Amino acid sequence: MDIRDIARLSGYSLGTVSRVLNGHPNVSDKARMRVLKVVEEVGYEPNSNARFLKMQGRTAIAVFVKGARNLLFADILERIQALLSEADEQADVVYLDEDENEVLYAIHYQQVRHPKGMLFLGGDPAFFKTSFSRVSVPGVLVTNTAAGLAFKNLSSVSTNDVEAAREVVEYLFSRGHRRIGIVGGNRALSQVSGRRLHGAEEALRAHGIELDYERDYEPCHFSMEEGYDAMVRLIMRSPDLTAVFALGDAIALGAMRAVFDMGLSIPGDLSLVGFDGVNSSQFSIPRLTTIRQDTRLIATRSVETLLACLGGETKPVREMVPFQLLKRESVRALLPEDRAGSAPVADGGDDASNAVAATVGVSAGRAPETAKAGRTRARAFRVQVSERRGVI
Amino acid sequence: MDIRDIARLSGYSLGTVSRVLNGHPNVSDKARMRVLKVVEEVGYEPNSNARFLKMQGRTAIAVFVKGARNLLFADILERIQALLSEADEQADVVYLDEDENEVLYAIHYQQVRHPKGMLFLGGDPAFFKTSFSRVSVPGVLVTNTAAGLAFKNLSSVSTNDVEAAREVVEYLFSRGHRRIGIVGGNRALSQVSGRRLHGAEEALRAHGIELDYERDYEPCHFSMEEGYDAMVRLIMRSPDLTAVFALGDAIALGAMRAVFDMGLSIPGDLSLVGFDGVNSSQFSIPRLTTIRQDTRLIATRSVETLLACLGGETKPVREMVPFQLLKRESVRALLPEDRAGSAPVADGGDDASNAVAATVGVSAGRAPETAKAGRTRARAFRVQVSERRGVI
DNA sequence: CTGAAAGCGCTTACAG
DNA sequence: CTGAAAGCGCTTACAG
Repeated sequence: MDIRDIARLSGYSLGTVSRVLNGHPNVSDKARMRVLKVVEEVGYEPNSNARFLKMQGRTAIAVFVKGARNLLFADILERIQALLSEADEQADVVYLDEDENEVLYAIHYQQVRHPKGMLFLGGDPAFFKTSFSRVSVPGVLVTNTAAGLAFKNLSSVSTNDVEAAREVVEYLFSRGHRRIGIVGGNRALSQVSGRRLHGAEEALRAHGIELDYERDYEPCHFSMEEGYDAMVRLIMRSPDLTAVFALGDAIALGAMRAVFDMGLSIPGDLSLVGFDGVNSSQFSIPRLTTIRQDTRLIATRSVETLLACLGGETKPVREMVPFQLLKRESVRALLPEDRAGSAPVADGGDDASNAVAATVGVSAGRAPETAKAGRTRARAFRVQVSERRGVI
Repeated sequence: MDIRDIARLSGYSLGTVSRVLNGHPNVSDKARMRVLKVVEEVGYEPNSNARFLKMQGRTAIAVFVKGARNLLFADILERIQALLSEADEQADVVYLDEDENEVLYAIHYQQVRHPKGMLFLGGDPAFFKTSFSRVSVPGVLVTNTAAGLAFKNLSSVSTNDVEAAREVVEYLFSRGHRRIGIVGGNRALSQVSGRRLHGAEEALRAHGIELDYERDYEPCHFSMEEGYDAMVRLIMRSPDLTAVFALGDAIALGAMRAVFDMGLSIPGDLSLVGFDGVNSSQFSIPRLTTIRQDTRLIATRSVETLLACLGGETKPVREMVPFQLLKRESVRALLPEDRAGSAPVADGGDDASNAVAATVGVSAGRAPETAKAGRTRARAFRVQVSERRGVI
């Protein structure tokens, strides 16, 4: 079943059928109706290979995702796909390994598939620097910054990692923490973790503390497994840390388990902060205090930016979207008397789930026997359920 | 830069160049060398649209994944991609919503992209029954069974959900539980949950218990959010349950948080079992007792099966791969005296992480004050670290 | 082993 | 508004 069949069946010529199919203006309503009817009846689908062979290019928008299991990217991607589909753009998603060179892949992809534009979730600026000159369509670096890269067809939408990391450290400081460790990423390799590390380092320095990379920092990839192991190494080496900043939520979640397995409690014995604000950080016990990247906004701005650049005239942008420190349950205030070992105090929270948890009177460090369900609690709890409905 | 340029540059004809590019036998070594050299030099990439226009079909293998955030599928997919790439097959991954009709999508996809074969992660047999007759290439239902569907081009590789669910209930029974609730899935809509529910129901019945769907069952989708809310509803309604079987790990992880927020402890006050064996179930506190689906084997057999069917002669298969009940920390044995409310006893474990956790002496129901780190624990802990390395 | 030629299914100037 | 024709870049019988 091809376009010739439709032409024959509708009584029109091949050219007219093609025009109808492509929504060209110069077709009579009569012809349009007739052709569409036949197309509908026989369930005809144009052959995209033939189509694109002619149209040379204008096909889909390629979305390269580094790390198929990255929860943050999954959130962003979901939204991107919805937006693209609303805009009637076809998305072609390609998953790559965390350490693959996405730009080299994109160059190859470009020659084979001729996308209109490209979105890179988690692309590495270093790779862009070297090879992006060879891609000729507009691209947007999502979640990483293109600042310092002078390509007229490359934009970026990201969170200000440096600022966010700084805020984490400031927060920890305001809660009385002075011995702060950092786990995750890799100074040399990953630019994201590099920036977060940098922000944390500077914030510490502002308080007169020089981060000791040998003792108080432990690198690892962004996974629970590695977070677990890295945390163990860090704590074994620096048992006097009172707080740890994990450069990603997955790392933090693995680290949380590690701390527990070492017989310590969070936030009782150690405070912990993550980065990203992935969904499951809300369900851990305790709920994870973390930086929430605004995945919705990042997705929206990325797509808007790319679409604008597709038009042609628009200049590339380097955009930073606001982030938010979600104060939840994994950090406690270190008051002077706490150093002597009194009961942990869960910190007040300010995001929805946390505010509710506070109402319920549940906090992570609390011993089970203080958390028996009573009449009052049951009532407060019902409130939580309905609030959650609204939020999620 | 097209094949004609290569022909000109190499001094051979267009046909010869094409033969070299496609690895056809009837080419002289001299010609092959020469052509390849030129191709290499100019970085030529064949235009796939033109290529596939001629070759009509034999392109990639389509992988349809229902639920971009499904952790189980992410595991399987990762392996599938590796296997396909080893076999020199190109994979084209398409993510669909949980409730989308993947077969209708596949039919459309087939007309446009002409894949050699299709893999369906989480496909719904109901959709296949209605429409799979319209797909003409071999397909494999992964994670769900094609039993009862008589398509000669449809195979399936899955876990025996009925048996696995039965084993969960038997296990709970052997630990003294009689009031067992179930959360997750939907009797009518989802076939996977239907089978798990069925297995659980039968196991209960074998012990003379009829599952009360009104009181002791609460449906929900496979997400932490929904698991949380559903668990709340279930426990509010049936506070006398001693154990709950969540039909998926995501549900279980959400449910775990809910139980904690209600002021109850797992497994102290309530035992909990999941299903799937996703990675993060190993890091929750407590570690989740669950059914481990063998994702590696499922992926391997799925790909092998599809590749074999591509050949032509092979008959479709309905394969079940072995599963495993991972006895971890979220279930406790309900001894007669426990009913009076004595201290919870974590159940012995038999998978790697669990065996180690037992060594360390850490268990979920234990109150913080009994879990202070001592010299002995520190040593046992080091063992865990190295064991983990080996396992992961 | 190699070349010349037909044709895959479509789009788009070009006439009319 | 419509039709006839050229051509997108490749593969593959068909001769030689």
